[in-house]
Amino acid sequence: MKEIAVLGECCPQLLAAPLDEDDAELLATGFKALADPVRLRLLSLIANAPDLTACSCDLEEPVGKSQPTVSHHLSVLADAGLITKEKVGRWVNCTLVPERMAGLREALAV
Amino acid sequence: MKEIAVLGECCPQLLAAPLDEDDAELLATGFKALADPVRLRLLSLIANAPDLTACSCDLEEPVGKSQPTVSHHLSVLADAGLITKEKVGRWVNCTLVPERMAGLREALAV
DNA sequence: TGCATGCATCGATAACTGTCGATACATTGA
DNA sequence: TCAATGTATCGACAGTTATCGATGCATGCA
Repeated sequence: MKEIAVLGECCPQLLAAPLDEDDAELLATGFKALADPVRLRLLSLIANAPDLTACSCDLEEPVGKSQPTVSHHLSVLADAGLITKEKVGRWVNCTLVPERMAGLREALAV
Repeated sequence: MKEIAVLGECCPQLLAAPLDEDDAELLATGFKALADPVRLRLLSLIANAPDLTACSCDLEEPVGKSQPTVSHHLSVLADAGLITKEKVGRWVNCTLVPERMAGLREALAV
């Protein structure tokens, strides 16, 4: 199993050369995290927050989902490397990882 | 329901502004199509074929899936606007739609 | 006309996923 | 130490999805 970090680094394998099975799996993991409207809105909220960072507690109301559901989606985003979560006191700060976004973005270059 | 074509056009709503529910749904539909390793490999094969076009019959063996499964995935890609399918004689030619790829790509710009 | 072939559809099944209420955990403040 | 609060986890349920064998449909070829 390749490291997710590989994708975050410079210009991964894109569609300019046939994907092998491992690369496809790796990319699919990333896109799977983007394949849900609630997660896209969460990402959008975080991306538009100061320092690309938002408190988890400020995200439930805008997306209109329950606390466990938002927590679940944030974990999916974190597992996919799209955000990082840092616990500070009672709250959890979520920060966008632009490099990972760029990595997935580059994968779509034709 | 917004038209998929909207996304294919120039520079859609990206993460630079909070996504509304409809935009999120629209983008998620696209990424959902990308969220499977088999489909990514199919896209990759098509993208690397001459004229961005490949015969459906040449795709089953490389991805190692059954004919119905490949047919299903190609339909998903076509429904998402990522490829077009044209029946020519007994075969079906699949062609990549670079504009749609670019549309989803731009959505990830930070 | 009849046969071979490439593709789509159907039916079935197993696996995954989004959602939420209930609950447990941890941290802060009184 | 105790109560309040922000998160994570658990259990459950409904809906979706990936997969394939069997079958049907249409086209080209002999």
